[in-house]
Amino acid sequence: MADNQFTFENEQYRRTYWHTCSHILAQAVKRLHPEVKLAIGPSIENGFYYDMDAPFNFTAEMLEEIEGEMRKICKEKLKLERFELPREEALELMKDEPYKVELINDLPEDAVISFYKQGEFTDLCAGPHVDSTGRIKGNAIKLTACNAAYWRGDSNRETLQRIYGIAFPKKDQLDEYLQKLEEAKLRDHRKLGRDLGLFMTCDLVGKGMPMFLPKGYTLWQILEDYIKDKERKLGYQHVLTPCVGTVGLYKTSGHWDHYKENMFPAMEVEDESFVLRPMNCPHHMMIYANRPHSYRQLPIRIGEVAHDFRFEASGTLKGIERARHFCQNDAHLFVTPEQIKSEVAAVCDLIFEVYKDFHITDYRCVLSLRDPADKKKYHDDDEMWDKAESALREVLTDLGIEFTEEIGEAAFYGPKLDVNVKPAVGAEYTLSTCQLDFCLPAKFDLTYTDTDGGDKTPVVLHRAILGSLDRFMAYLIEETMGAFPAWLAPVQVKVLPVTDRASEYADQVEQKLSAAGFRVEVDHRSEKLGYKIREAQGQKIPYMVVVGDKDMENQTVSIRHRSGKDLGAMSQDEFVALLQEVVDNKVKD
RNA sequence: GCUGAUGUGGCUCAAUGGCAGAGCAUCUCACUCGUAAUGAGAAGGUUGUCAGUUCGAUUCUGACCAUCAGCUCCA
Repeated sequence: MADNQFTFENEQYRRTYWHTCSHILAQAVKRLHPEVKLAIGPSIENGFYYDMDAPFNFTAEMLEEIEGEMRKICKEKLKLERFELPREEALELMKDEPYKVELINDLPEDAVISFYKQGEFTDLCAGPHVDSTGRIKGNAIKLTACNAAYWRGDSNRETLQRIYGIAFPKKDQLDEYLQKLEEAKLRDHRKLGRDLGLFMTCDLVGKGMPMFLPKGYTLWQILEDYIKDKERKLGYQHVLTPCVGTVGLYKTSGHWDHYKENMFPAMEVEDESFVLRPMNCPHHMMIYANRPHSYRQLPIRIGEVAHDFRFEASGTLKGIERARHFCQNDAHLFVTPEQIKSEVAAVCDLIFEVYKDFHITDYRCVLSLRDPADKKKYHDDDEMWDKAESALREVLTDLGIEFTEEIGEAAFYGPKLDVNVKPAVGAEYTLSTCQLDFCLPAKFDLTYTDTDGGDKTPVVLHRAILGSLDRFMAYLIEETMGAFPAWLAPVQVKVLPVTDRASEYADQVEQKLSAAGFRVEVDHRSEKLGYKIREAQGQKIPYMVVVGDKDMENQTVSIRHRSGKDLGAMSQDEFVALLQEVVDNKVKD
């Protein structure tokens, strides 16, 4: 929805417009339900909201009434006037609004306390606003949802009701926006995953435990082979480790202290207790520790497409984008301090090379740092953190990677470079990550013998390129709408005999294409060609091979691309060559 | 986890305090057809689960389960 901004004069006006809308929303609610207490109401990326504390739940009908009242307020052309008050008078003015009182009390001593007044309604607000409610196009306002939100984002505090809205200067812009939202739902990987037979879930297996069906697993394997091959060429060595570890392993790593909330509870077996692993670092650390190492052997790159289990809160699960079981494209690079820069650079190169292959262009790099105040979440060693954070920042800067910094987003053991993307529906998530770790190697007493014969502690880079294969697939599904590039498509070619007479010839074609290494199916049903095409089209199969009497006679195949383009008749060999080129070049469509 | 909404054949959706219905998909038969839906017939359901109210519950009530939206969380 990034192009919303084009419907407004500029970004700042858009924000101002929506912020005024949120005031109009609050005013409308106050007129209809005076007992409602107001919290905050900002503009957001796509519209605006207002958080409120009401003794009832807002229903869809109530939202419609509120919308109607908002339209009235726009027609009233109320002037918005700003004024300031000293703290005592501000508190007096807002004495019936407990959330506003808390906000005022939390303002710094010297803060200017400002209000905006429109008609009978006054709100604590820093502004800015448009000058009159008449500037807002009443019939282009839509209240889109009402959901729960915690006061001040704190799950221990009051649960408020958040009413979301969107508005535009013109009605047709609103309609267009709402239509785009509807279209986005069609890209939802959960819907496409079911329609295309990629994956399923089952209550008896458990929520957050998706299962990949033959077509989905075909794609999964292509991704796995693709990334492992890249890694092998870069000197990675792949391993296989178990999905469980002892509690002791995670106590040593620090996960038990910092990550226990996200782990399934321990299983007591004989005299040991095991946990399902939430990540693979400890296992890979133990593999490193299995043998003594010399500086000459570093860097050592240990990779694994590894199964992990995390006890994610039930409300956060989302198809294969966020599940309780998933497979990480994980690797741990054991390096000397001198090798940090070149290895981070190689990881970044790999990330962007892979993105090029998958035509991923819309992403955002984040340097994720710790929150120094949060001693519970992060390994407590400020010196280590300062060193790791500045090292990673420096490397990224030297590499010329554009990034923003975010506090409190680091792993418990170190800072990260996260590469984030946005799905069709929902919030941004991390695809790739590269993390710098001075912490775990020491906890596991990992060493290598340096040039002087003394023991040194290696530095570890944790990295995931495809992130988790599951999430990566979710991203691919939404980006391509299920129309995967031919090199990824679970079924690349569907052979469609025009009549039963061509059935045998269709089998011959199928065998030839299969032998050439392509994924092919034949539709033998005695249906009309149009019917078969319609179905293959719905399955978003890249190439349809039509074979009828003419083709049998000429020993040709007639090719239709899913774009609707008729590529005409050609020899089987010509088609094999065409397909091979498309696959080899990872052609987008 | 929190707040709310939703749950009817594989899918999309009807209906009702009194025998649960349609389209698509499936199966059978006929048609042998050249680039997005051939026709006819058949089969398919403990209406998410378990309780309660009722002569009778898929419908009303409650609990649970799952899904969806948002919040919190997310190495």
